[in-house]
Amino acid sequence: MDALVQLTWRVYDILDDAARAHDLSTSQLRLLGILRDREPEMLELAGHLGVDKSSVSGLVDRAAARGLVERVPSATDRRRIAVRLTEAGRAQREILETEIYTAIDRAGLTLPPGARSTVTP
Amino acid sequence: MDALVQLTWRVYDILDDAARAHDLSTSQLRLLGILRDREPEMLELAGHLGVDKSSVSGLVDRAAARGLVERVPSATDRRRIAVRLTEAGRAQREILETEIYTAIDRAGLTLPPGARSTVTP
DNA sequence: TATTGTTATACTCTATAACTATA
DNA sequence: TATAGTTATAGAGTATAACAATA
Repeated sequence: MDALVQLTWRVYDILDDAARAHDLSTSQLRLLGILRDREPEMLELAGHLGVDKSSVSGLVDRAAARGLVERVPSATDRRRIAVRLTEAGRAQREILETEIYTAIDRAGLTLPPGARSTVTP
Repeated sequence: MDALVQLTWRVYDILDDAARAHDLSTSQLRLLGILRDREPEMLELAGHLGVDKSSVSGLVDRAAARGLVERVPSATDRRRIAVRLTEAGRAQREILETEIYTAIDRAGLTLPPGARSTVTP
């Protein structure tokens, strides 16, 4: 049980290092990961990230300022705004993914095949 | 491989929720965990946390202000300062541990026995 | 001179509360 | 009135650089 928490910190450190190497935060990294196969609106995004909607505004602002994501206004409800990766954001995410997997592998932190189904319902 | 990163975020959220419920941050939570069976000096603590020594000063300041940890000056080298849990800090950490394990269990996130040795060298 | 720790400064991330625009 | 999103504000966490005290 403690092993799971220790594992979490070790992987978290790897994620943080990888993000930092590209001058990104773990929150920005997580944002890119969530947007890989989604185009959520701000509130929905807040739910995925587990933070308040007001925090998402700033998070998306900074990611957009770096050209990684863009806001997409809804055609039917002018209050709603979706967020999606730009091409640059998609490329950045893929680079990070590769580096992270390499680092995880190098650290010898691979879940055995049997654990995967247990762990990702 | 992706499963490991997803698992990390899920456990990280559980840790964050548990810390928040006691008005603590994940960094403070991690600090308490590290000090469970150690009495490191500031630089050593920075190494464990993976942050700069200047960040540790503030982290320990805030934890000390809440009575969770205390600074212990070295008897032989007056530059060095060790950090240890107070009794209150030890109690707080144990409460958090229980709550975290309960939450992890409730989320169905248990590593199968075979994974443990793989994962914590 | 080198090392340990703190301080000054600036930025990101976060929540709460108040606000705007739209429904 | 209710909802989606932003802004204002305050606090924590972080790094860099400069500093103080000690070795």
